Amino acid sequence: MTSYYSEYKKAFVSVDCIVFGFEERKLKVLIGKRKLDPGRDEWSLYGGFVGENESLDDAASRVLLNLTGIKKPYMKQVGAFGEINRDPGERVISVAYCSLINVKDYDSNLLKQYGVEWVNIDELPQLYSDHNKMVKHAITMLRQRIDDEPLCFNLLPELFTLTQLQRVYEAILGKEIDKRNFRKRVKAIEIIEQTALIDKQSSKRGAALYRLNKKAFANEN
Amino acid sequence: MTSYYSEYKKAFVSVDCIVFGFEERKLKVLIGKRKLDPGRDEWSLYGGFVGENESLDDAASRVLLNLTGIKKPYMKQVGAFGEINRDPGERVISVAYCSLINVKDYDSNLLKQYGVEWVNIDELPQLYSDHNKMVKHAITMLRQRIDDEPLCFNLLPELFTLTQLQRVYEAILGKEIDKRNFRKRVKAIEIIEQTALIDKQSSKRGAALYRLNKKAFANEN
DNA sequence: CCAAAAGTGTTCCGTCTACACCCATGG
DNA sequence: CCATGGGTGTAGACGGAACACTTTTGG
Repeated sequence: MTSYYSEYKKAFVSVDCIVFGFEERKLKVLIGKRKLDPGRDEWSLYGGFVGENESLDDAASRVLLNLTGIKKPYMKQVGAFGEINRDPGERVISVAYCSLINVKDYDSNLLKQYGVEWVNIDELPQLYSDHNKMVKHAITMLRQRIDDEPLCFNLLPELFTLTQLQRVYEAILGKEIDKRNFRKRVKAIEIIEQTALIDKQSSKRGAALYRLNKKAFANEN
Repeated sequence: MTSYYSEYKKAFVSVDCIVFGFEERKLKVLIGKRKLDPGRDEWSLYGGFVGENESLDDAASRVLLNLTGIKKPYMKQVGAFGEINRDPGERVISVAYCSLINVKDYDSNLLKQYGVEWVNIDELPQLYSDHNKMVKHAITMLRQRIDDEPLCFNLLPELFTLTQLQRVYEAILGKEIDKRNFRKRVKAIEIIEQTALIDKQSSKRGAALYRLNKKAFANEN
């Protein structure tokens, strides 16, 4: 094996995943207690090292598939974190990825299996290493993107009511939105379509169920 | 030395810098011919490996200081690039950084010393590895940020005319802007202040020179 | 005297915001 | 019958876009 760069030091490279979910009007993140040293028992994001034969994106996909059982979740790179002593063990460069999933699709057995839980973003404990910083970046990114890109659907089931969709926006933006203005806007975007179905869970009257219009969505992206 | 993660493979980690400049109404990037194998003589961004005792940001700062002679240029991380075979030599994870500098400040001796040159962003040749992708990301980032953050000043001398500032916006956005609307906007932001000085280079009549109001700027950031 | 760039306001239109009431129904 | 959430329209404010002419002066 040739070694073009042998005069330089290598480093461990990992990915850490900020998995967002939505429940009870709140934006949540999956975190768990670390099972390894260093940092055993500290709260932490879920991550993994990047293998020899996988790209960064592949590594993140693998980690997310393990953790959530979802094949192709919505996923974006947040950035690379590389302070010298960010990991108390050794020099590790970590690339953070953020992902949005629908909590209802999430097999809650996995919660136990991986020892992770959903925690409200405004009630996060102190996390291992620089993971709080990663979450903060990810939330900033979400807020910036929400206007440009229809990403809220990833946090909802296939069928959803307009009120649910509004709650997601409110949770991400951290403020209340006017109902009529909200509905006007989302209907103008024409990326969702009403179904004939009615949801009777949330109210006595029942609310129309909508779904993402995938053709319109594909045109947008 | 303890080795917590010894079962995993390490990788080389590098930084690559997209250095933007502005001249003759055009946004430009510093690129040069690679002097090393693999990829010797291909056009390439300027970069370097991340040392044992420096963070990613530090490595980028070091590389930029070398290349430009500027201590603390405006600098932002673009993202991490980690395809398996992105580097023909070995597995290298690279973190791209973008930077904005004022071409007039740039010591043009360094151009020769490092064998780099300013190339219009719309006339880029094919670059080494995934460097074209990095530049594309960086430009997208610039365009998104330009409205939120006053970053154009970094591409101009300390004193500049409103027309020059407008040219920078036009170069970044890739379209012409209405002069009156532009002036109205920038004056409303109140982050620049007029000086008593007049620039006679660009026109016979002369144009008022402005400068960044650093107090206002600090409040914004 | 004229070419070339600097400088300056107003109108229009579309978008965002604020705001309040009736509807349907399960319990 | 009433509490609960679903559903709807309008008016005013605001911000962005279009648009043309006068000024100055070096050559």
